[in-house]
Amino acid sequence: MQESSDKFERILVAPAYQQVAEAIEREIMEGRISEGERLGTEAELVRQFGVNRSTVREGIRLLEQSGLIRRDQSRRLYVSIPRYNRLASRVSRALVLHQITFRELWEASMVIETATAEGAAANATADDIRELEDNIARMEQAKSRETFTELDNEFHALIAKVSKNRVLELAREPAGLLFKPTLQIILQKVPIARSRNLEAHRKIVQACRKKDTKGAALWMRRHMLDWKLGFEKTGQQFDGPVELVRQRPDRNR
Amino acid sequence: MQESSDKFERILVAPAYQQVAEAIEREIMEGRISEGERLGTEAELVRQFGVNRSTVREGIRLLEQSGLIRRDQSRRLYVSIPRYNRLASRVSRALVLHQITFRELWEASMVIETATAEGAAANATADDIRELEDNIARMEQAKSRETFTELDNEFHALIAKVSKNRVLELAREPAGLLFKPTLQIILQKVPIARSRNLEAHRKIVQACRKKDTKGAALWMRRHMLDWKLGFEKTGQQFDGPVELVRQRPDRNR
DNA sequence: ACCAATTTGTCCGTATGTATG
DNA sequence: TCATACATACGGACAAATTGG
Repeated sequence: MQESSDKFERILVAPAYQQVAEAIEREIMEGRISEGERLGTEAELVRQFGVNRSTVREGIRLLEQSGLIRRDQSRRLYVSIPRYNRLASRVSRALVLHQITFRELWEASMVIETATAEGAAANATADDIRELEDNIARMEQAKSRETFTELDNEFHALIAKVSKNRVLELAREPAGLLFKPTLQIILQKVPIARSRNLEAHRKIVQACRKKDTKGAALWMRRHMLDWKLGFEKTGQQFDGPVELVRQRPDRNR
Repeated sequence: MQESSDKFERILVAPAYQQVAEAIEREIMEGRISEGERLGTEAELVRQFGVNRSTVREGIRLLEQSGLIRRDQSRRLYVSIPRYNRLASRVSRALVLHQITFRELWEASMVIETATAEGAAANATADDIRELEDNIARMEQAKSRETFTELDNEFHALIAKVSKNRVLELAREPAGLLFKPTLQIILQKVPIARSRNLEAHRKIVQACRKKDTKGAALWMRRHMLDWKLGFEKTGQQFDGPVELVRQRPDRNR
């Protein structure tokens, strides 16, 4: 029990496996081991830390999950920089678990997507434009709703990339993942949504080509409003929780 | 080697410890075990999964890291919903590793913080206002720069909470963490920054009380611009990378 | 406040499958 | 092809901490 008269805080001793994880994490964060470099073998780490194999393995698992360590197909350990999509899917998961509503999702996206569109118009290069147009071309030919929504998300991710702001890029991803399944439902119930979606994408790219930031932002806003109108036609609750989207966790690779 | 004549794809078998983690994750995500409930003991899990204890432990480490499982001080395992701050610190870490610049950080925050301020003004209750005022009161009395910046971050987190949009709330956290150390430097080199900071916070809360969304957004923008001006006076590169902020990983608790 | 049972943290040794050279 | 290195998984063991009488 904690006595109010106690003079000292209890001494916290982190389990060895945590210390192992922290030590490795420090090495990586402080740049002493860099991206792509091999981490020693397990036996090596056992030797350095002076703990048991099992303990090292538990420590490694901690980092493996957070994406700071990767295994290639030979199962060797490499240092890796956490990939955006890995983080994004965790954030999406948390959002779903916290039962956020479509309203929250939409309002946040309204702000963030508009900002990326503006940034994209300001910073797009000719190459960027080509990439965006290529995306639109593939979208026009998309057969299934699955690929269409896939490409729609890719478009928004591209816009974020073109905006050259990786903070916004990372901020929009979780929401992007959560929009996908709903867009599929919208496309199914509101057939015109497809052409309106494409139209908006085209206008946004046009604005980017002309470096028209206001136009890009304007069309992105319209695009988002369209989504909302479509959503309301599906009969789902705007203030209801976003449901779970199950996605396969990626295997070691 | 992969032969082009091969009829079958190689069968991928996930390691046992991953399967353990996935199985537990599924139980949680599908709501069959809910927040706060005890997960069985290790021995129990060993029995259910029919694998070795070390294997179970490795699986548990994966989930422990992602925050889906928590330990109380007795080290028992409980199901837990990933806390925002845990995710946020991972995202910050990724941002640092990707060497994002202050410009990216600031431009993104400009957008997100303004949106939270607007949302806060629209949705603030009397209780919310009290909480915000309490924060300002504590900031006025803050002795050290450390606590001042701590409270500054708390203010912005509060504004996000008051905006009642958890997507924005989660989106702003990583940037908030990264601003902190720089604000300390600013306060050190630009003494007036402290009073200007407080002034802006007061104005934002005033706007919230009057449900003046435009005013709240305006003052937040000024507040952010102030930060930028202060930053430039410190002589740091606006287009330089945000450096590492070491933060103690949270012990089991 | 003490004791017995439970549970976690750690360690050791070994067997097996797979990748690499 | 074969040997070697390595990750995966297993069994068993013990100390320290925690729980619940």
